[in-house]
Amino acid sequence: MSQVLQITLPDGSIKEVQKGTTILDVAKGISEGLARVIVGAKWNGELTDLNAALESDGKLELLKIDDEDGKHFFWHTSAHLLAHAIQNLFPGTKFAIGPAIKDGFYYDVDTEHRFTPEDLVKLEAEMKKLAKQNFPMEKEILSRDEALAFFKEKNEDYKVELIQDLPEDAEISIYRQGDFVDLCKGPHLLGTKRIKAIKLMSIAGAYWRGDENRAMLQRIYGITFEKKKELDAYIERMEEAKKRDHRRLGKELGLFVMHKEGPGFPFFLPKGMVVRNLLEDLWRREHVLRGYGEIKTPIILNEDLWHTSGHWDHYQENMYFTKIDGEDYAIKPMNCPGSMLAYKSGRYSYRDLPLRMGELGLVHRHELAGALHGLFRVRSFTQDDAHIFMTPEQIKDEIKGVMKFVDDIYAIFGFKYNVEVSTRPEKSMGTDEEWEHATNSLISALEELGLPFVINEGDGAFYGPKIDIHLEDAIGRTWQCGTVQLDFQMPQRFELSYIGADNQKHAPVIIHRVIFGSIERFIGILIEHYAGKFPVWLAPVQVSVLPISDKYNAYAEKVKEELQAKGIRVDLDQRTEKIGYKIREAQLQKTPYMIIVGEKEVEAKQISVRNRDEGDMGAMDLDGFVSRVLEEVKSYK
RNA sequence: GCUGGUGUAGCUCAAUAGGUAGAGCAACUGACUUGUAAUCAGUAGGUUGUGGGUUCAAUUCCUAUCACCAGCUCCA
Repeated sequence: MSQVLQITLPDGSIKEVQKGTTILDVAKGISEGLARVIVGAKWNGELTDLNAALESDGKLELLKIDDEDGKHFFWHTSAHLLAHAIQNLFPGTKFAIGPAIKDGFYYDVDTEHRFTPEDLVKLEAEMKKLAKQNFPMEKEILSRDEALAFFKEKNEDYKVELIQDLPEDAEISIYRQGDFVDLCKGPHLLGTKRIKAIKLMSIAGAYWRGDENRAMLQRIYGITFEKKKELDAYIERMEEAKKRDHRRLGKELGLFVMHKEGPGFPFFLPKGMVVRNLLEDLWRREHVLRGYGEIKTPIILNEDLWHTSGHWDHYQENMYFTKIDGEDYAIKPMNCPGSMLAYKSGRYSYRDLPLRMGELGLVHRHELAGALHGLFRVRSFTQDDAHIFMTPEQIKDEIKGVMKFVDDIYAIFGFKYNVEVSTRPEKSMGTDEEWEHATNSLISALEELGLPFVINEGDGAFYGPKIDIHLEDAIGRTWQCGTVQLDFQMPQRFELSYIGADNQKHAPVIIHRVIFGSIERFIGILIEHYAGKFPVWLAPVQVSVLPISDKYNAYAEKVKEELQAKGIRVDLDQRTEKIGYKIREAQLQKTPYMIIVGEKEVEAKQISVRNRDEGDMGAMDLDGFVSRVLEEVKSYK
C-alpha cells in the first residue's frame, strides 16, 4: 500500500500528501486563497469532516462552498445553528430532524409555541449572533446507552426514538457547539463563523417521519450563504421565479384559467390554444418525419380492460369510474391499454416492426387535492404518448432514435437536459435475462450517442427499466418531462404477438415514451421558461397594429389584412387612446412586434416597427417586415 | 387526503375592538385626434366564496363546506 494519498483540490489540481495528514493540515498547506474557500471534504465519495484524519487509502476531494456538496455541508451546519437559536429563544422546544436540502435546510421542531414570521426575524438575528461566536463543531462518539441516557435526560423524545432505530453497529455521535448539542453523524464545518448571510424562508407543517398518523411538527425552512451578495442573488432568483409563475402569467396573458367548478381541470383560452395547437402541429410534423403513425383511442373503456392491464390492481385510487348501461367503465389514466388494443387489431410479421404509434391522449387522474398546482399538476391532461412495438434486437436502435428525437425537440426551445437511467426495482416482473438485455440496450444506446447519464439503481418501473430526461429552464430549474420506458409485461398481459423469421409467434417488446410529457405541463414550463415572452413562432399574437389616431384606422386595417393573408397572427388596436397607452398594453402582453401607423406611414406607404425588446426599429416596407417575421417563424425564433 | 394560512368589485388591495363596505387599475359614456410603456372628466360595478349558528344587528364571532396558497419526497 502506498503511503502517499492523492487529494483533489477545489481548483481541480491534484496534491499528494503523506498518509496520516489531517485534512486541516492539507488545507493549511495549500495557498491561503484556496484554503479560505474550503468548507469540507469528500472521502471516497462520502462527505466527511475537514478534521478527519487520513488513515487509509482512498479518494479525497476538498469542497468549496459553491460546490454542490460544499453547500450541503454549509447548510447542515446552518440547520444546527437554527436549532441552537431556537433553543435559546424558545427553551423547551423538542428537536426532530434538521437536514440540508437542495436549496438550504430545515429543522422540524415540536413546541406549544406557534411560530410567526416575526419569530423568524428574531431567530435570524440570534443565528447571526451565534455564528459570529464561531463555535467549533465538536464531534463526540457515544455508546448507545450513553446517547440514550443523554437525550432522555433532556426529554428529547424524537432523538431517543432515532437512536433506538439506528442499526446495532451504527456509530452514534453528537455534535456540540457551545451549549447546544445535537445527535448527528455529521459532517460539519469546522466552525460557524462562515455562516454570515442568513434568511429563514418559511414555516410549514410536517409530520414526524412523514407519517400522517404521527405528530405534526413545525418545520422552519432557511437558507444561508457566506456572502450577503449570494443571499441577495438567491432571493432575487426566487423573486424572478415568482414573477414567472405561469398561473399568474397564464391569466394575465389570456392563455388559460382555472375555475373552482373544475379543480385541476384547466380551461384553455383562445391565446392558450394557439400555443397548444402550435405544439401539437410541431409534434405531428416531427412524428411523420420519423415514421410514426398517429392513433386516437377512447377515453372511456370497459373496466375489464383495466383488470387485464393491471391498472385495477396498481392504480385504482387514482382512477375515475363511471357506468354505461349498467356496465362498469373507467376513464383512462394512461394510454397504453388503448394502444395495446390498437396493436391487437392487426397481424404482424417481424418485417412490420418496429411499429411506431403516437397518440395525443387525454388522460384523467385523481391527484390529491393538495397536490394540484396550476398546469404543473392537473387531473386532466394530454400526454404526447407513443408506443413502439419491436423485436428485442431493435431496442437499442429505437432508443437511439427516440433520444435523438428528444434532443431535436428540446433544442427548438433552447432547453438543456440531463438523463437518468433507472434499473430493476426489487418488486418486478420478467426474467433476469430480459432485464439485463433491456438495461444494457438502454445504456449502450446512450453511450453510443455520447449522452452522459446517471444511474438510479432500483428506480425503474415494475415492468421495465427507463430513461428519464430532466430539462433545465432559463433560470436553471429542472423539470422531468420526457421519459422512455421499456416494457415486456404489457405484451404478455395483452398476448401481443408478431410472427418471427422462424414462423413462430413472439411477444414484441414495447417502448412507451413521451417527449413533452404532458402538453399542459409543458406549456406551463414554457410560460415560465420564456417569462411569458414567447418566441415569435409561438406567440399567440405576433404583431399588434397600433394606429396613432382613428384617422389612420383604414390604413391600419389594410396592414392587418395583408399580414393576416401571409399567415401572421395579428391584432389591431383601434381604440381612441394615445399611442403610448397602446404600446404599453402591447408590451405588457409581450407581443413581439408592434406596428405603428400615422400620417408619416400613410404618406410613405410604409410602417414603423417596434420590437418588444429592442424598441423602435424605424420605418420600413411591409414586405420586408413580412419576410423578416416569416423567416423567424420558420427558424423557430 | 393531512397541517397551517387565505377568500371583500374583472384585477391589486383597504375597512370594521359586531352597527349591511372603499381606492387604484380595468369596463362603460363623453371630451381630447394623439408619434414609441398609463390624457382628462363622469358613470356603473359587491347577498364581503357558500350553507348553518350566536346576536337587536355578522363582512367581522362560531361551525360546516368549497376553492386557492405553502408544506407534507429530501431523514440524526
